[in-house]
Amino acid sequence: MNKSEIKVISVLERVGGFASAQQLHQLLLRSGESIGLTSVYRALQSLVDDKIVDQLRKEDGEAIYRLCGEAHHHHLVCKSCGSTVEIEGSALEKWAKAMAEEHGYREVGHLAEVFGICPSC
Amino acid sequence: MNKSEIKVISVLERVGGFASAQQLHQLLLRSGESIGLTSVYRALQSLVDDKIVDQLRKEDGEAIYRLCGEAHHHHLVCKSCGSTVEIEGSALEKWAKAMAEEHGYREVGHLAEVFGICPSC
DNA sequence: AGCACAAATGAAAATGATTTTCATTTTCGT
DNA sequence: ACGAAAATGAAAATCATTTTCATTTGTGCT
Repeated sequence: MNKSEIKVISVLERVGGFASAQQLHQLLLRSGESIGLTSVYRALQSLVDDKIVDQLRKEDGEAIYRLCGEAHHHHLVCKSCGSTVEIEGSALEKWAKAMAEEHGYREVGHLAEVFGICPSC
Repeated sequence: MNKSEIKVISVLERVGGFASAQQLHQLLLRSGESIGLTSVYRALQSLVDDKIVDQLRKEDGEAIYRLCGEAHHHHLVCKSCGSTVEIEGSALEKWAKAMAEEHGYREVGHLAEVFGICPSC
């Protein structure tokens, strides 16, 4: 965990939700931190790899990031405003496991995302 | 509905699932069609606006497209050799729908991928 | 057919997020 | 303090996508 990662985590804590790399960089600069955009991207990438940060995509393809508290969960993402809700995934876990077993796959993992338009949009 | 849109729809039919703009363009060229990448993007955009085509984003941010109403399916992908099996997804569909309804989301879609290591690896 | 005007087309340039390169600086172990 | 390794960031590169703009094609009208 290097300095950039600590700065990025602290700004993510302050934000308390999703933000893009560029937004986070701006926020850091405005709050007096000295950090390059490159380092923000690098820190985010490494935090995502370490599963400390969740990465999603807005409809326009821009990546947005947020601290992820829990171990494994799924999101319901609004296509229009990007707001997200964490959803319960035990049915999905079971399904993924069943499908994998049926075909003899080992070391199973999965990716799933549900999207739609939220009530307020 | 112009020529480009017709070409794009026909190649999407042939593909029968998701594909990126660049992939679709390559496929069209290989099958002897003459069409520019620009026109593929324009046709896709207009088909998405008309709700004839669904647009999603892969994790890397690239857009992928598929005909709306195309019976979509999911894959079980081998992490080691990359081979894929189509899997049955009705349990997943139900789950996605239930989760979305529970939170009042409309126009619901989802993405799911299961990965593991296949028997022969 | 011939003409005018709108729509379509695509090559090339522009855009914008993200990644890579690379030279410099900082950190750390000895 | 010294040298190796890691971190940093500015600038360049990348890559999907969009925009521009000049040219071609299609359409309606006479």
